[in-house]
Amino acid sequence: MRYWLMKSEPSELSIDDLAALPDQSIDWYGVRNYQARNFMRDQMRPGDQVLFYHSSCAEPGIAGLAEVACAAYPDRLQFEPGHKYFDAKASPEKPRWFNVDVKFVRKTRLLGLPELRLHPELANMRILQKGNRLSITPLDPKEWEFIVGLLQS
DNA sequence: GCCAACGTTGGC
DNA sequence: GCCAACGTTGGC
Repeated sequence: MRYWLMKSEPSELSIDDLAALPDQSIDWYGVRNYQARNFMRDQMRPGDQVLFYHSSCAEPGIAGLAEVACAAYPDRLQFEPGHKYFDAKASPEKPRWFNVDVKFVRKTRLLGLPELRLHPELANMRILQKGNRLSITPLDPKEWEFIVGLLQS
C-alpha cells in the first residue's frame, strides 16, 4: 500500500464537498500534468491512503483523509469537445489522461503549512519545497504516520 | 494582485 | 535538441 498527498482547491472540491457526495467518492478528473498522471496510472492501487490537501485558499493545508477507490481509467473529459479539459490529441483508442476515484475517509482538523514546516520529520515533503506545484505527490510511510499522529494531537 | 517557480510549446 | 516565450500554479 502506498501513501499520497492530493491537492484540491476547496472552491472546486473541499473535504466537506467530498463527504457530501452521494457515495462520498469522486473521479479525480482534470489532472493534466504527466508526472501526476503517471502516479495515478502506474502506481495508485485501491486502498492506497490519501491526505486531502486544500490549496489556493485562505488556509492551505491538510483537511482530511481519503483513499484510492479504484485503479486509474481514462479521464472522460479529455473526449468532450469544448470542455476545459478537452484534449484534441487524445482519443478513446489512445487516451492520454487518466484518473482514479477518490473516496472520503474522514475530515480532520486543518493542519496548515506553517505547522507542517515546524517538523524536521516532514522537511522532505514535496509540498514544503519551494516552487512545488505538483498536485499529486507520494508520501513516505513514515511521513504518513507522523502526520496522522499530528492530526490526533 | 504579485510574482517565483515550473511545465509545455514551438521555432530554429 | 536547444531554449525563449508563454501559461499556470499557488503561497503570500
